[in-house]
Amino acid sequence: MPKVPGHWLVKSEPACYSIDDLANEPNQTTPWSGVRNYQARNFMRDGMRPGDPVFFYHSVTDPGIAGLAEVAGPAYPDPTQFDLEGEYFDPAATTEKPRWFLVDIRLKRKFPRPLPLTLLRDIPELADMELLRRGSRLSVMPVKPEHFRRILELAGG
DNA sequence: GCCAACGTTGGC
DNA sequence: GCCAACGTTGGC
Repeated sequence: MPKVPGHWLVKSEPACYSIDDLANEPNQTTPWSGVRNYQARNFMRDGMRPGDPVFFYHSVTDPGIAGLAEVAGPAYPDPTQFDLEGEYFDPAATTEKPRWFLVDIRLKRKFPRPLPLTLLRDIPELADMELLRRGSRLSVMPVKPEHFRRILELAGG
């Protein structure tokens, strides 16, 4: 269990769910539901702690970091795994033994201008970021504190 | 649209 | 346990 706050990044296709969608939620908070990857699940369930800072990344369309958010509460079972009608239903999951977990994500601030992926790739100090790794597909991933700080600088504050 | 990288599934 | 096939992600 980490003593220092973890630093994180979550990905979303803006056409599916954008940072503006988050800004329009009540309390600017939403359950990060529908993640169906074990590594990403483990980061949410075992790594994320309330108050941890999180970058909000837009993939596919104008890929880049769109803003800053935070973990709004402890992990709990993703309710969409139990929804028969929903696209995230998992027949193998039970309420006694849930398979998928999530955390709530709360917006802190949208960047005045998003930091494009192409710009991030040009920063030497960020060269070994997981996000920039070729073939990186995780939708929830840790960010090294020094990388996190550098990106905040680039974002302007 | 293309393609590389990755995760999952299923046959053996 | 191995590995080929397949579906998905995501940059370009």
